[in-house]
Amino acid sequence: MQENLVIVESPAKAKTIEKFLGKGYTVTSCMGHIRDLEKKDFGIDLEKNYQPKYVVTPDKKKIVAELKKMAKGAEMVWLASDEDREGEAIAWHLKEVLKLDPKNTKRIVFHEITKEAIQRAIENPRSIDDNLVNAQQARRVLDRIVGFEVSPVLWKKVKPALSAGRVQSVAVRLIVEREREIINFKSETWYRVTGTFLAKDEIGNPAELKAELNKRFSTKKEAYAFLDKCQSAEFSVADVVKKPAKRSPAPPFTTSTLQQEASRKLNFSVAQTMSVAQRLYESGKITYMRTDSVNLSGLAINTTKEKIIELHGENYVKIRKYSSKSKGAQEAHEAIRPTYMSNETVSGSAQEQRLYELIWKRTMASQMADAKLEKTNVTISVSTAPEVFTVSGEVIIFDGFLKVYMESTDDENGNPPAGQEIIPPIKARDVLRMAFITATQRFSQRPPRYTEASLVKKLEELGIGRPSTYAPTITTIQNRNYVVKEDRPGVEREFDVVLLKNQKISEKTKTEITGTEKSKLFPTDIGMVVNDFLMENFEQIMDYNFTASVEKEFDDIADGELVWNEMIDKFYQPFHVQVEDVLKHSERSKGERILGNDPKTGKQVSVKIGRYGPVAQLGEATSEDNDEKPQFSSLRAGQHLETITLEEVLDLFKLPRDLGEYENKKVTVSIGRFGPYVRHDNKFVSLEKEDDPFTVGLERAVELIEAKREKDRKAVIRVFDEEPDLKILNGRWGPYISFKKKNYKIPKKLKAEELSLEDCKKIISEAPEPKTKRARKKK
DNA sequence: CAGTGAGCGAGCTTCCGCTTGACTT
Repeated sequence: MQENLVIVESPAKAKTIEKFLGKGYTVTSCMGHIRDLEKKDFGIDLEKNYQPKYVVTPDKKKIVAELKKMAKGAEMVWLASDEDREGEAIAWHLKEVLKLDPKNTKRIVFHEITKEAIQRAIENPRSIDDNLVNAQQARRVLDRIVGFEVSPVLWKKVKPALSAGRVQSVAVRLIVEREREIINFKSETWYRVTGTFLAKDEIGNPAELKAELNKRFSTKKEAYAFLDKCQSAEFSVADVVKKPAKRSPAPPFTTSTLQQEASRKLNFSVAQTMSVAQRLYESGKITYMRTDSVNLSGLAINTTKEKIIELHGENYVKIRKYSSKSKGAQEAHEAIRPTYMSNETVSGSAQEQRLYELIWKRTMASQMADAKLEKTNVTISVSTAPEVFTVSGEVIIFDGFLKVYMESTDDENGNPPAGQEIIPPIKARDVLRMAFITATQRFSQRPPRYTEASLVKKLEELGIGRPSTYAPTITTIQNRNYVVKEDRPGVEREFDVVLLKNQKISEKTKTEITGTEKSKLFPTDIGMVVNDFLMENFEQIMDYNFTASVEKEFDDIADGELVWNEMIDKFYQPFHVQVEDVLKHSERSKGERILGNDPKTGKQVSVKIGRYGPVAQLGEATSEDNDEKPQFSSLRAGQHLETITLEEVLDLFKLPRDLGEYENKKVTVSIGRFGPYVRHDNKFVSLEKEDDPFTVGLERAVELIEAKREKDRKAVIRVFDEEPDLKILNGRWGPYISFKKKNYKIPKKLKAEELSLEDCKKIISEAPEPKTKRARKKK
């Protein structure tokens, strides 16, 4: 029987703390929240002042039972969950569920996991902060209200099984709005002029100096005129200005910055980063990975300092204290850092090693000296024109933190950082020989699409979501099919280059690939329709500042200045009226766009979201005119409601095409839910990638039909005359039994060819329940 | 998986934040 029971949130933390506390203390973990609002129904009693109806979460039942047993046998229970709003609520739920006696219960918090900090915490217990707990209840209840009142509106007005929420709906809005900016973007073009001049380096060898004109020309004509003036010009150095500059390291990692850097430097998805970090955390290699704090413990700073001195010397050290400035930061933990700075590398998978190395370097750099630079700006004048050429160079005088780590930026357009030219030694009034001058056509860049990580960055800036939810949120909006992560190929673009060389002006047209996207987030049609519906009807919760303003109220509740259910009531009353009103009055939202009329028949051409996804429609379903139903056709992959043109839709209605007859039965080709297919004798055969349904001929179709038949023949391992519904087939994952439209796995130890009918029936009757939809969705 | 799109109705879906294993394919 233990004297003291300490309950923390995570088992890895429990293990460490137990070592520090030693005899007389048992440390265990509750794995986060143990109770939540009832999932069925609303979970909030609207008649009783929004009283929450809490139930123990199903997957926590076992843990709660164990905790109960342990608490009973303990003289004192120490609730040591995190210090923030959620942590305080966890402590309160533990107290309630475990029916802890206040006499034998203490609430403690610590800011870092060291022996001293924990002992200090034990010596300074407090009671549970009810105000903070109420702030959490308000947060929880508000999120339930928004999610469970708005989602059903979407089921009725848009499509079943959709969802809306304070966080996810705003995340989708960001992506939809960015996409619209891109669709509406009009690229401007101009001419950028660069001159290449000849100089000499330190030892007298020829060196080039490339400088850019301080003026862009908006037309080719102007560019020509300038190059013409340059033909007879003298180029001289007007000015050389040197000034010192410095660069400082980035702060240690938080969840959000770790996700961004792992995405930029290691190409990890945010979910991948979190699962690799989790493994590093569980094996004791890094501190906790869900944090919004940039703070390092005193111990960590000291060991980092020692390591910097050991590897680079005293002059590379600069101790820095970082503080968080992100909205809503709750600072229950430290920044993400190695547990032991002395370990430069760790064992584990390649991914674990790479992520660890990144964290180690970032932590090191955060305590290192600034890099000192010398910037040189050179101005070159043109005797025949008022414009000047400029170039700036940068020389590192002292590398400082750059020795170990440089943060990457989200330069979506792949532009090289400015000012990296090496400047040869030149001085004012030097006359330079011009080698050549080019005027290159350039285009303004459309706004970049979000990556998973840049979306997290944006959400964090807006104070929306928490470290523990960034990755799940991104997964949710993809699971709901509001957003897809995709690669898209770029397009070729032509641009003109005008060249002045050897007193001659010539012109060339070059091509480049532009707009290539890799692992970017695109809104789907349904994502756009849902977003527009929510923007139209629930402006308040879609507001980028909604979270920030309710957070302020949660803070007031935590400070005891606001009563939580009064705050909720003030929100709920008008909100619920709004919900009822939308249910009653708003139209079903199908994202319909009318594109024009079919020139042949004059029928209206439109697109909308149908029961099975985006669909094009030819003709109208009017009640008076019943003789003709409209024609429908699903949109093809890559086509979108927002951008599809009349011509593209008309192409869709060229299908199905009649190819002729084979074995006296019609052969047609069309595009279905699973892509282009050939239909013959009520059987369907998918077209191959290289086949175009608009041009494919009968001969090729027959070839595909025959190939499919051959494949089907091979797929049958055994049939039974007495039970024609039962077949043993060969599928993608090996042999299986097919019976009345259901498939059954054959146990590995049995040979498929030798199974009797009885064996098969036995397998069928013993087959486990087919998986529910929920279990499958989880993947 | 299933190659649809009319209409009805039963039964279901859904939130955010704390945590870690079970799950296979």
